[in-house]
Amino acid sequence: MAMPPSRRAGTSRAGTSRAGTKGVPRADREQQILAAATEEFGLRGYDATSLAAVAARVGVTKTLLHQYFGPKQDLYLACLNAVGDRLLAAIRTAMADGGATGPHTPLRVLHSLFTALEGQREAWFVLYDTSLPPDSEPARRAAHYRAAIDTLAETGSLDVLRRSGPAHSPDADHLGADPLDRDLLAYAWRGLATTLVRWWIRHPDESVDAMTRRCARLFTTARTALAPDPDA
Amino acid sequence: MAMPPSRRAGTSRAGTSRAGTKGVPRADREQQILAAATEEFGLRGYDATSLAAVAARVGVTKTLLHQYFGPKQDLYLACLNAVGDRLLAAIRTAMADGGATGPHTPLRVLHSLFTALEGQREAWFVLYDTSLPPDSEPARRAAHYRAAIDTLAETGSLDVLRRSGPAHSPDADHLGADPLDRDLLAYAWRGLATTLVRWWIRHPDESVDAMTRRCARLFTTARTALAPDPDA
DNA sequence: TTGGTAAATTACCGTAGGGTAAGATCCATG
DNA sequence: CATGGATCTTACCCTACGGTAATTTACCAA
Repeated sequence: MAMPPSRRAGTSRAGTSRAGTKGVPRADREQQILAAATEEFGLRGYDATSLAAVAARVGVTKTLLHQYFGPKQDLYLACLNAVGDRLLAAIRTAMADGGATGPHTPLRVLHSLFTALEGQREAWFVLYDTSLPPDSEPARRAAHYRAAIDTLAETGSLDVLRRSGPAHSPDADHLGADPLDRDLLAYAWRGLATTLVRWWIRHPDESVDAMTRRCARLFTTARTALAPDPDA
Repeated sequence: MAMPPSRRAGTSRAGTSRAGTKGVPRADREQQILAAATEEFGLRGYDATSLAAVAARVGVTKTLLHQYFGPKQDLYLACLNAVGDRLLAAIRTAMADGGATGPHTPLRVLHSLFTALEGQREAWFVLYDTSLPPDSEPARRAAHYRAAIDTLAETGSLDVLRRSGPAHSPDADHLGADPLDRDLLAYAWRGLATTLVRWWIRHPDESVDAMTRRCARLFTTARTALAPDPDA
């Protein structure tokens, strides 16, 4: 262990790196650390993640994390912001991306989500950490991202409903007459995405496209399975 | 705080309680502790839950938890077993309960699940804690319960498919030709239940029956929303 | 060589939190 | 009133982990 500080400047040689003085350029290390921390946070949750574990994964010492990112909360915030912005952007563009081109919106969103998560699938769960210290900035910021995604999910739900709804049964019993019903629909849709990502994590060999196709089949299957009450 | 050991023997007076010597009879205390611990574990996760917090909630000291339940892992196991058995039983009876009576199976299962969780809705998440120490007995036991539920979900999925499937499109492209497709379907169904419980937690005033009806509406809505690709 | 600077480590501190040992406190009963 | 058995606490230990200061290692440039 603790191999002597290797001489070579590492594998990356990022373009903007101001040439190497010694070890791995700071920008590269920061990326490595962010990646490792994101995985750990997403996998075990904030509280159960130890900085030593993250550091070991990168092959450095706990101290370096502090020097680059400050205290644990700040490291988490760095992960959270990176992940949150990336995912929000992915979803936004997928939803805004011409309502008529290609497959219908839900699948487009899923595909975009999977693409944004490829290579770091646990990242999604950084947003849904339940072990964040209550009333802390991390908790607030995570809630912010969740709310943003929820908003998107809600407009998306309404959109889909509006497009396929009117041609159906006339009773106003369903179709989001109750605002809580609409809230639940959006919530369930977002929860479904979460579930799909979790399944994807457990099947690492599944490619983005294969996963998307599988989801398409799932939708088809689910529609037939949700046939109305055969009795009563 | 730390009010002097109250004289009265508490509210419950359980039948098997061998009369009170002083404070709250042990059986009662154990129930209180289990309830509090279950809530905390479900809410914050295993690692982020502190025994002091659980103890404070009950109004006793950390030490008492240890005397009654042993180390933290054992307390968690006690919660897990209680919750797991209760939920498994609820789901099993709901599924076995005459396939033809009342609403179709998924709703019956949900209703039964909500009933079993009423008064302690966070309990569900005790089974899905991601912060359990890997390769520990808690992790194994939780995995065991999850697997049992997954099995039920899978047979349930197949059941629903078999009942509503054959009357549909002839291509074998969907309908679980691929075993992974079936796995995903069961997984998604279980994930949906999780999502619904989470939403329920965030709307504490919703009664079991109201929640079940809301889910029924959700199913209807979802079916129309899942209309096949309008283009391509 | 010497100095400067970036990269990283060793050594250390403080505390939160799991866990234990040894009493308290109260009631019942002979 | 002493003995005994429940219930519950005070006081304490120890380790894991977050966090900091001081120091080392390597390269480059004058």
